[in-house]
Amino acid sequence: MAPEAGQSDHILLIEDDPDVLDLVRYNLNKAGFSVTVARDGLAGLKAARSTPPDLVVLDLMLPEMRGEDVCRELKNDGATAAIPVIMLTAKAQTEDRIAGLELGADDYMTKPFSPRELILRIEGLLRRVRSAGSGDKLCVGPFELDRGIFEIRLDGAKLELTAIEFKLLAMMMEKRGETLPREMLLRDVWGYRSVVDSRTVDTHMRRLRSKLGAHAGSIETVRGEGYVFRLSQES
Amino acid sequence: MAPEAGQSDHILLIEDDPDVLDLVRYNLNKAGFSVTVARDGLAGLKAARSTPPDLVVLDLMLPEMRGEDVCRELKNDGATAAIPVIMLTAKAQTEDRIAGLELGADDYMTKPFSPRELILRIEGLLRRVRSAGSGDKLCVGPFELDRGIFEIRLDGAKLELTAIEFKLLAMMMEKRGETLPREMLLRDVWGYRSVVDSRTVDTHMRRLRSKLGAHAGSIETVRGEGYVFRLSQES
DNA sequence: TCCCCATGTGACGAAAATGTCACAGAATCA
DNA sequence: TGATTCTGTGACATTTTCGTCACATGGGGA
Repeated sequence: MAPEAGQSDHILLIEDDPDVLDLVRYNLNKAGFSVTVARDGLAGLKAARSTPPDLVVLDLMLPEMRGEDVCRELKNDGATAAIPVIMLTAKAQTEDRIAGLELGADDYMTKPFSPRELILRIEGLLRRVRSAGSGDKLCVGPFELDRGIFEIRLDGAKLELTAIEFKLLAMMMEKRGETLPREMLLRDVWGYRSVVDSRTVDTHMRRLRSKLGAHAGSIETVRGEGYVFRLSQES
Repeated sequence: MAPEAGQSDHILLIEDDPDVLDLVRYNLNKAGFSVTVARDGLAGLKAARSTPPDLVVLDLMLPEMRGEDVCRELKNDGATAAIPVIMLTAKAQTEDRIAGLELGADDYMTKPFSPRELILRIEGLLRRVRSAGSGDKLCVGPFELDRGIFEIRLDGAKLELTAIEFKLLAMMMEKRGETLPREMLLRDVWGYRSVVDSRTVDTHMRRLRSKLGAHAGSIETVRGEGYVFRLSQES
């Protein structure tokens, strides 16, 4: 919809059905992408390795090599592991979806799909990957804070946090190693001159810890002082 | 509590009461701040101009020159306007508080106050100002997006936004000038593969617009396409 | 002009987030 | 050990947020 100003993004399309291929290629080109095509899994893998694209659109059902295997190969090869993959699948079944994502695909579309939607997903995925790639990120062990998209990931999985929990954890990550008194957290997280009880912080810490699972120990209590964020040994 | 690693922050304390002065100076020093003292308003103003501090702690009742006037002078002088000011006031009345903030004070404390609380406020204010000063900010006309503290200000006033509204506005500010289709907003704001209706976006845009007041026009509707963020003329 | 479709608006129920208790458990100190 | 203080935990009421309707409004094309 809005072509990039600089170099156009390069998409590798791995698809055997000529009709789908033409439709998708046409629309991708129209949207300002540069497109390379492969008609079977092996060729696709080869193309991805020789000229790494910015993103791969991969059909699940392919001759020569199954889409799943192509995806797995891509993700296992260091040179191509970072390339986002969108799977195309004819089966609208949930199992396929889950399997696709477990294989490392970053998104999937179920045929039939609208080209418009595919474009949107490609743009969103590229944006997402680039946000994660740019310097706007704070990594502390298995914790990744990405302010650009308001997300904190733990071991690669997005944490589902409420607004307060997000702010709390973000602040603790920034001030890791420092003991943060409850008053300070109230001030900076709850905002200017809040009226809430100091113990409320404890409750939110509990909720936060429960969402951190095995890493709950990274939020330590300093009796009489406050809380510290510090990587725990248990991983 | 946790002294800065680098250069210690410089606080200018303008206070005439010797008892309060000693108490505050002692605690500030203990907290790792370097402190300069002035005993009346004129001297304070002079000190601030000759050696601009990182922050000013200012008593409201002073000989020679009223605290209000000192504050106003500081804020009107380009050289000192950016320095955060914390007011100390003996009167626990709301009117004083509001007046203090309207004069440009960034925070205030009512006597008697705990030194600990003052330290926390100073640290919070310094942090806040620095977050705003660092490059982590996106300014579009009267709109300021500060990801560091999850805040969007409009004409200097903080907007009270929900999580979704914040993400929506942040994204629109980043993509200002581009028409954003509802599907894209759903994808990127609501997250991965949301199940909500497309019209829901409209409702949130309405709520957002109502919070923008006179600047509601900055969110334009593009019939059949989506929404654009673009500065409106009405200011 | 009238009709059709997209968007604005007010309202409402459902769901989620939030703040506070009361009590249990743990750590610290006498 | 015992007492005291601080923190963890489960539960609860309340508030806020969220998504969706039904209807009003308004622009654009036939």
